[in-house]
Amino acid sequence: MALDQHEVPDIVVGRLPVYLRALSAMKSGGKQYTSSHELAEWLGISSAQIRKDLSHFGEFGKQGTGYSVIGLYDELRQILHLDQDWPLIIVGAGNIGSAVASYTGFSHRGFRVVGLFDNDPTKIGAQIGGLTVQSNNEIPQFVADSHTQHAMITVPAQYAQQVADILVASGIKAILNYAPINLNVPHNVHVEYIDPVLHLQKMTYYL
Amino acid sequence: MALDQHEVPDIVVGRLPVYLRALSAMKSGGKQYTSSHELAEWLGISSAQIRKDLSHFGEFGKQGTGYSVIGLYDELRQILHLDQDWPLIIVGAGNIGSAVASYTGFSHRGFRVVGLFDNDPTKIGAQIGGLTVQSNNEIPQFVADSHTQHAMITVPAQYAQQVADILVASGIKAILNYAPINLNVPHNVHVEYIDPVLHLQKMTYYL
DNA sequence: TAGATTGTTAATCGATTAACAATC
DNA sequence: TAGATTGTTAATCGATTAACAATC
Repeated sequence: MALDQHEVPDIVVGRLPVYLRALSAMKSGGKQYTSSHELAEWLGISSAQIRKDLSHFGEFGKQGTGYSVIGLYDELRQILHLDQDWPLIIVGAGNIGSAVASYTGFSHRGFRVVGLFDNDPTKIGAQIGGLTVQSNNEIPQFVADSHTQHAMITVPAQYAQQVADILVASGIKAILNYAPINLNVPHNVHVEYIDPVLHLQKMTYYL
Repeated sequence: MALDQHEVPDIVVGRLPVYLRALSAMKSGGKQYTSSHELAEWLGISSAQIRKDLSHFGEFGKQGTGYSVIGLYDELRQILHLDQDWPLIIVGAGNIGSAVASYTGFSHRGFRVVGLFDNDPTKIGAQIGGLTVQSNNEIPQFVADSHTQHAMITVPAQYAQQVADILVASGIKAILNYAPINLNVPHNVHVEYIDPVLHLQKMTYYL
């Protein structure tokens, strides 16, 4: 088990979900054992890095044999607290928000979309991905009742900060922001960003 | 101008689009000048890092005054080769692909979606975001004719690699992959990944 | 046993930061 | 001028890698 969880570098924590994803694929493929070398080649990183990363959390392998795919998969799920389904709300029922709400890929990876919100009166009440769009005014009560800690922001950039403020005030602790803008939140709230254009722009440098 | 472009660390290149995004917001706000300190606070990084990053490409500021917002914005656009619009195709006309095809946020950031492809016969011919869905069979010819170098993959994971192979064979040089799987491509093709679940899983570690 | 692979240490590598002369 | 901020150097910090004893 974790000896010093709070001292694990953030960059290491960020790689665990990548390892988990690879192990999940191996599991689906019926593979029983793997090694740091095989994982490394699969992911395009070094085997030493994988072993070092895992060593922050315990000893999961066997010399000569490597790792049990299912064993390591389960360990990582526990370390990341993914051995349960976390409720997740989406604020913004536009193109992206609607698409994500309809996305079926969350279910087996630890999350379940339980609420979809928008301030546009023409959208409120609509059925999207099995959910009824609710007004942003309902967010605080809904978050409290459902004990939701995860939210995604998929509103236009100019509204993203005010939505973030509402989410923080409601008790949300983890925000995934699709709006192309940096958010200000208290230190105890985690924010991650997704902006496809940043990735495209970065690659364009090399063309 | 750039003295040693090919030696700029990749991590530095990756931050330039973030700076560009912040400068764009400042520009929209009518701001004329900024400083490394102001940008740093805006982005939550150190001012030294910003100055160091920019120093790889030239001298863009003035002592005592800082940077012209428009001036630095234009410089970064040139460095990233974004002083033109790049055509971009999307393969996969499902929820995510359709949403991104309809997204209007590319236009002023250097990209223009010119083609949307899918292998599902029930989708081919449909109108989405002003585009007509075409068969994947059309990709090679379309890419050649339109001189497109950028592509996004928004198909299910099990088809992502074969789509990537088609794209590479067609001459695509930059791929943004939304499928939750690592792609194998030649070294001269750039790949970036977007997987919202990875971000959610990482944050869950801290909850 | 012989071969393979782990977990860990120490060395290397690279990125970030602090500090400051130059100068607008 | 006095105050502010740059670009750059050197120091610090932290992450990655190489190597190997331990051992399955």
